[in-house]
Amino acid sequence: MTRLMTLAKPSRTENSNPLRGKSGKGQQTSLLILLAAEKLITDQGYHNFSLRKIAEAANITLGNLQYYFPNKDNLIKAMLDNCIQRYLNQFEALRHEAEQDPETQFKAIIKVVISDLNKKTTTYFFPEVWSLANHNDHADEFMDQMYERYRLTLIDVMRQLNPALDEEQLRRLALFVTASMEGHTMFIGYNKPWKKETDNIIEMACQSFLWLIRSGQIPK
Amino acid sequence: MTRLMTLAKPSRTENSNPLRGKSGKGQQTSLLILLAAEKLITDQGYHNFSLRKIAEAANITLGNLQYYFPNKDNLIKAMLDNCIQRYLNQFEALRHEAEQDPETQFKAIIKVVISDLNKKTTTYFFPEVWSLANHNDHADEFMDQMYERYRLTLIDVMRQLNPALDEEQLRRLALFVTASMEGHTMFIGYNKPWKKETDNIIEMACQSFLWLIRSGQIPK
Amino acid sequence: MTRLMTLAKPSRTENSNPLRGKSGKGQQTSLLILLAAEKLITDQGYHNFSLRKIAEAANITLGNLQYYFPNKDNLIKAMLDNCIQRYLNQFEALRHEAEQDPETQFKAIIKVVISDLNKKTTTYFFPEVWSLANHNDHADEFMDQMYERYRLTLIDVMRQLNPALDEEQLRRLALFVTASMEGHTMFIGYNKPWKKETDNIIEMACQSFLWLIRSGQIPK
Amino acid sequence: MTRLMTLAKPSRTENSNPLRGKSGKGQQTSLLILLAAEKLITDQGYHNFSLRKIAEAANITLGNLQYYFPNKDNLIKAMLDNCIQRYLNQFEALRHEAEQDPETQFKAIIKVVISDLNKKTTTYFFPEVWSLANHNDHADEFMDQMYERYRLTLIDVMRQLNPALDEEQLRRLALFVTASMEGHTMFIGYNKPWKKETDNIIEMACQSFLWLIRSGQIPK
DNA sequence: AATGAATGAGCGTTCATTCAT
DNA sequence: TATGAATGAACGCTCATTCAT
Repeated sequence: MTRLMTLAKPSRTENSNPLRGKSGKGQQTSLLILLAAEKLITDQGYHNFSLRKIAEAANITLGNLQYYFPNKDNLIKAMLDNCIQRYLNQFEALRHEAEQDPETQFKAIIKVVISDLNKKTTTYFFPEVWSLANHNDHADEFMDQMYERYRLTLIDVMRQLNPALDEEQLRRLALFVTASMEGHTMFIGYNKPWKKETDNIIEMACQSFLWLIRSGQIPK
Repeated sequence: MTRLMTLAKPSRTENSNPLRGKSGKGQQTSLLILLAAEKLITDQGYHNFSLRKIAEAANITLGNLQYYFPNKDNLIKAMLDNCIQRYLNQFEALRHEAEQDPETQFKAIIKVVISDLNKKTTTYFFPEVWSLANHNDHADEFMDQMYERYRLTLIDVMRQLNPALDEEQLRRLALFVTASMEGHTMFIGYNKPWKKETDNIIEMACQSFLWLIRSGQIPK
Repeated sequence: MTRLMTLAKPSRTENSNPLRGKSGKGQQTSLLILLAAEKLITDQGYHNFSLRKIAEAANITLGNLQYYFPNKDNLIKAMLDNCIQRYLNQFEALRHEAEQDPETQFKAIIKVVISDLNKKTTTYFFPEVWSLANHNDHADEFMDQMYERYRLTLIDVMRQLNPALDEEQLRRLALFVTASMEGHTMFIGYNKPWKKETDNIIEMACQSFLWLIRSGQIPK
Repeated sequence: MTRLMTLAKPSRTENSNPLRGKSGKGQQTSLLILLAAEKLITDQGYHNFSLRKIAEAANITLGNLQYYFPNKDNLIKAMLDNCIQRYLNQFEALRHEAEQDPETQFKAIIKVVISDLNKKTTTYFFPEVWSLANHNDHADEFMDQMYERYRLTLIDVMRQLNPALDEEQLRRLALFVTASMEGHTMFIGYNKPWKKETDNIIEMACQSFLWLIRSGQIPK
């Protein structure tokens, strides 16, 4: 299991489209499969993630599904590659958002990210990826790339909040902040017992993170 | 999926021992199976969690395993019930630890909990439970009970750190603190890319949590 | 593909019974499967040799068949091991047959062996094994062991026919004689166009082999 | 399964070129496929003989392969038809070779034929055909035609070696000689355990066959 | 308390074949 | 000529479960 600590490599993820699906029809079927796969893993968990169920959900035959993705590993990778793009785009959007003062922007990001945990897709999909990443290289790489980009987005804003912090401190802070937020998934997520606490969590997160950033007491 | 927001019910977990195995030999075999099951789910993930593999790991026949646990669901519940005790005991120990000043005690707890994430068992077992909890009632209940007791331990200490906080604020704080720490599992855990940051994470956690507790600015 | 040029190792083939089938019932089912497998490969060829077809022929379920033979390779090996015994026994019988003069005994062996080619089992089963031996280690080993014993039987008689031959010459002769006879399988075998020539082939074989043995002009 | 005991019918094999591929490009692709098919059956055995693998080996798409050979049976027949020509040509060459005395010529043929068994193509391809011939009419016909021509070549020389033999005796002798030699394939062939005995086998074959021919004691 | 036997469903995968373009 | 899309059957294999002993 090789880990990529470097920046996300868009060129890598872009050409990971399935081998088949050169024609318009094929592209469409290909995408249909990937969406069905994502929905299935979200709805029923990875231990119910079978090619037959995906094919059924996509309303195609198993044989045809395997024409597009010659094996399961292949399909998983394609699904993750397809999935990651949406998150990368989202982070990109957060980064280049309307020029506001950094505190407002930071709070907005925290709010967006934590609120996102309430959505079923997020609540259900990510724990599957976290556990899968412990046993599957593609999932591991997916996490590395996605969270790296996520942290970069935060670093940009935090650098403005406290210009005294060096790059290593910023990285460390970003790791702490993003990881902390991920932890709430299982507690305030969709259908979770503390969902109604979401706004309070956002407030506590904003306050404590902002204090930590400004305090400057980040280990060197 | 029914949720238990109440306290852990020890009476519930105590009589969840397998139906068979009242005698000494039976108890022993029963426990052997549960430990093999836990090791398997940790090592290979829930999607590889099969009765055959457990039986093989426990060095007994499939038939015998199914004499103790007549079906898979049954075994999962028993495994989680067995597993939870160790965590509850750990929290109990943290709670009644040598009387120290509350800040020292709080920091000690944070350190113990976050350091624990480095262990393979924790890094690999918990993500499996988190994803499983989205699709299996027993796992869901397991999480409810374990994290409830976990939070109670923290509440005790935090009440001393800032007596001005009311019970609801303390609950809210405990939720925030514990959930935040869980989020680091996937990043500083065993074999994870940021493992070497563990000590820094502990320091940032202690500082920001202590500030938040003492600031008293917890949503009411 | 490792080759065994040494003597057949009976101890090796004897304990190759399937792992399952300890009870009487199990032994019976186990043997039923092996016989069905042998019949199938004979009737339909190795390219039709599927576990489903064997199970059907043995009148058991596929699942049960795979309880006895956990994978296909395993079953093939067991089938060949089971099969080889009959041939080894046959050679043993030829060897210890009623004390006759060596020429009569030699001719009898040639007659038995070549006549055997007419049987459907022989005509159809052996070409499958020959081709399989090029791609499967068990089949390769099966051939090595069987033909080695076959040659030893002949060597015993030929040594009496011409005591002047040394051991290497005898081995060489045995190889030549046995291999030559195998070659007739595809021509005078069951349903083959030259089947009616069998007796003539036997006569030519006897004459030319006997001449060769007695001429003593075997390369050293 | 109808058997052809008559002579090879060149007219039959010549027009068995694939239906498609009259033009230059088509002929070329067609041949490419047939050679890939032959290589595959040699390298991996008939049980691995699939249209997909052939297409991949020939570096064309499955669809295109099936444009040339609309089904598998069709392709097998074409492959065998294509293949037989090379053997027929070889026998023709042996027949019309530089005028020598018949014994020298006979020995040369034996040597060529037996030496040929050492080649991987021969060692691996023929056992596949022999087994296939038991289950497939095209392969059966292929064998009939090829060996018939093979025997005719030998008959020509043997007639000179012993003019006293009648046609039926010659046929019988040719059958015995050719079949005997085929039998060595599995023992002195490519990668086979007795390969180093090839020259000795050739010598024994020459001696015993020549004696048999000259003895004139061939059944009538 | 433990084993062995058997079932039936589902899995990922390969395959020959058909068809539209 | 050649490619891409799709189907349906079969393959080897793993599995949870049942049951007799």
